Amino acid sequence: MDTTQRTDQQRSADRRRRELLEAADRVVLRDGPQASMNAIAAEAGITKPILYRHFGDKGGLYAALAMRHTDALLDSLRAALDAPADRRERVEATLDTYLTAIELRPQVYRFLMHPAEGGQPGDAGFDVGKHSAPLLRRMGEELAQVIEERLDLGPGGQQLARVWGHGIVGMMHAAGDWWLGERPCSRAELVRSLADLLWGRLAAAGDRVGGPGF
Amino acid sequence: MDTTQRTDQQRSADRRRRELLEAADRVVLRDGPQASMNAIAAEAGITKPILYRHFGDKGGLYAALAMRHTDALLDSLRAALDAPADRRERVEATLDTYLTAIELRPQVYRFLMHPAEGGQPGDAGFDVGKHSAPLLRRMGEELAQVIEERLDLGPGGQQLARVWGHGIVGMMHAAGDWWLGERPCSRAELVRSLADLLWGRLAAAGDRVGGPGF
DNA sequence: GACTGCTGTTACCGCAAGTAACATGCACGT
DNA sequence: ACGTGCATGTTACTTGCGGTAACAGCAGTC
Repeated sequence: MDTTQRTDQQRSADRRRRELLEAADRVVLRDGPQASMNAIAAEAGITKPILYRHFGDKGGLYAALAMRHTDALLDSLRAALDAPADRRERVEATLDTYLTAIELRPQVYRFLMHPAEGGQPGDAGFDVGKHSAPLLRRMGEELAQVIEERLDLGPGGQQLARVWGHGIVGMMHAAGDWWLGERPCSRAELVRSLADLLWGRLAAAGDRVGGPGF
Repeated sequence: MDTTQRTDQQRSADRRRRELLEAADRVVLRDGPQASMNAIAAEAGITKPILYRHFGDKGGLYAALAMRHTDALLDSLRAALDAPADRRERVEATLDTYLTAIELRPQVYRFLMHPAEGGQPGDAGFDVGKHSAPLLRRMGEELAQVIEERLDLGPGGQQLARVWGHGIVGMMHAAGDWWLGERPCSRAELVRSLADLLWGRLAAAGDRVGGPGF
């Protein structure tokens, strides 16, 4: 039958695809985001054109690779966000989950944050207007949804939730990025500080001796 | 004299350098961050090696270019941050200044956020560990300093200020990036929403009907 | 006039993305 | 058994970019 044949081919193709992705994973883990198609092909024991047949172009491969890691990370984050605890604890657990992930695999993290650069041959642009990594966008949207369905924010709450979702994710990302580079404090301290920020301690803090003007 | 000669040469070199930077600026404004050295040289009416003599490599040119814009933007932000108004108003003015800047010149903004990719010739890496754009780092440090010298945060205040500086900058950046792509609301609304977030409205908001667990 | 130091050029290297064009193995329908 | 499709794999190529010799004018200086 056509269907069974198709299924067989499809299954084999999917298996191959997964093998290639795992090889690419290994290379990215080793070389970071500037891993070349040649290197990935070599790691997989094959040559370039096969990669291109499977993924179209470098952006396609990167997107597929990013999807895997993004899905995995989002699963962890959802778990932390859904834990049966009070709001502050859940926020802290979520921050900690994210920071732990980027701490464990900085190369993968670095890769995920780079969209795909720009195609440098004839093809110009590459989605002008999409600046940040898809991972950040997805995390932002996800968090926005959680905020909106769990909190009562009154009229305009949906938009507020989206702004906050992306804003909080950006805060987490930037702080984590800086922390990963300088390691100025422990992860727990960082988590506490960020949660404090979200809890309004900035607005509540007293002015210094000289008064508010200066 | 040696000094006068040197001065003349240096002045002419500086003038050239500025001209080249302005040409590069025009190209980046047009082509975004994937502007090629060839294109920049052509725009300046010269050829590649001259660029390399002036700036070393592409990273050098990009760094010089980024420095100009970063300095300009930071000046605007400092002005907003130093305005004689209460804290909330200053925060909102600063957010608005940043958002206005990225709204006016999205190409330049996009360029500033891309570190320098990775050197692809023999040279590997390119500062492994520095992920995000220098602009973000500088804004974060600057804000941290302002926070620390203006607010009384008790013991550990310096570290707290740095975390907050980078966190707030990241929040601003990510939200701005998302907003620039989707335009879901006016700039004023975005500013208000972000300030609300910093003022602890997330922590203060009431749970939805089903209770805190779900 | 030779020397130095700058600006500018053409022509090249190396490398990575992406693409033909050709070769092979495996299942089918007849 | 035999060609027909089709996916898999290869080598060898093109294009375009970053970066670098090597050489050509053209100031000023001794």
